[in-house]
Amino acid sequence: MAYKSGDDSADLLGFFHDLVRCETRLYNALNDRLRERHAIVTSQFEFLRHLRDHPGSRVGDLAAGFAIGIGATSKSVDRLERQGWVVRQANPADRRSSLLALTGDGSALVDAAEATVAEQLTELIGDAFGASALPAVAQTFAKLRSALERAEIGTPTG
Amino acid sequence: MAYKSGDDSADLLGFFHDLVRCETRLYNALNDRLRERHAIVTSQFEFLRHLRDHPGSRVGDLAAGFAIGIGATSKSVDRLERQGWVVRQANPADRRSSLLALTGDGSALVDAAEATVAEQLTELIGDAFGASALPAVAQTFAKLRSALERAEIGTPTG
DNA sequence: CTACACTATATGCCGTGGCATATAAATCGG
DNA sequence: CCGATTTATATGCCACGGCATATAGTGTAG
Repeated sequence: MAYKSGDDSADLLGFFHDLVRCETRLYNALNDRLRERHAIVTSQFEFLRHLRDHPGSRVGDLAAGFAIGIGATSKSVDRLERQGWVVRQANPADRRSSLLALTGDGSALVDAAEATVAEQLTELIGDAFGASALPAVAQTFAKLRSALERAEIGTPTG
Repeated sequence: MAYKSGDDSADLLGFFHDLVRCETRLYNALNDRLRERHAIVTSQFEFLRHLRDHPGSRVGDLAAGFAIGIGATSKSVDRLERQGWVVRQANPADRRSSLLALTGDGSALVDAAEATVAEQLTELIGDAFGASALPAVAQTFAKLRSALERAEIGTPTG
């Protein structure tokens, strides 16, 4: 394994701390604005976006994609369905599961919310991540995400 | 404001998504190992570490540092105190608040847990973040964190 | 010194996620 | 086709955070 000399582990501790703090504040800020403008929270936006971009996903697909439990995902889908943004459609290939789809309202909502999120992320991190830094940082995280998913690291029990 | 041309906002959406997914999986994985080895979770480790490194912090200092609500922080400190890792000491300068301190047990725990976290972070992100990439990425997040804190972005109500 | 605003924290209610379990459906062995 | 196993999801209980409110203590104007 690479990079175990020196105080790299101290660097990692500090980096992880900064990472979590940034994520917390960004997520909180997005929650506030999404709630105020669209009456949803960020996790709901993420679900709706996933369903728009991956039509026919099942509950388990969402859970795997977001690394959260299936139970929690099922309940979250219940709430989206109760709001009329998502429907569970019968799955002809497997009656244990349903195929999830956006309603018209859900579709409109996710597009509007996406504009809000894009706008705010630009405000919040556009300046700290220069045009030069973003591609490199983004690529690093894309790579890390792939590695974590491939190894199923941090996948909840159920 | 910089960087609003092209599809940078799409990049930001994708980057944010990768960021949140990485944070989720790393946090879950740390939770699992900390629970198994030290009977704590990551948020507790973070509190204990903060108290070790900033002795005499008050509940509000913790809340501000972690961008979570004061009520939640107070309850979390209750739990740490119930476990015998933290004590609330009378604050001679202001009797509304207490000065928080680690007990001997808490001190030993945080040191042991820190070794576990450092070890696992090295395993999990040491390879995806090359020795060359880590400093740049870490610095970018440190800068972003400072900016978010300075502007009090994503600070919960209370 | 007192009334009033302000601050720091604690507490209560609610929403949400984790995890264990329940249930239904698919799959597999024979 | 039948029972056993596995899979996909739903449900129940618990822990925890957000937010509103309550409470205690501080500061300040007069």
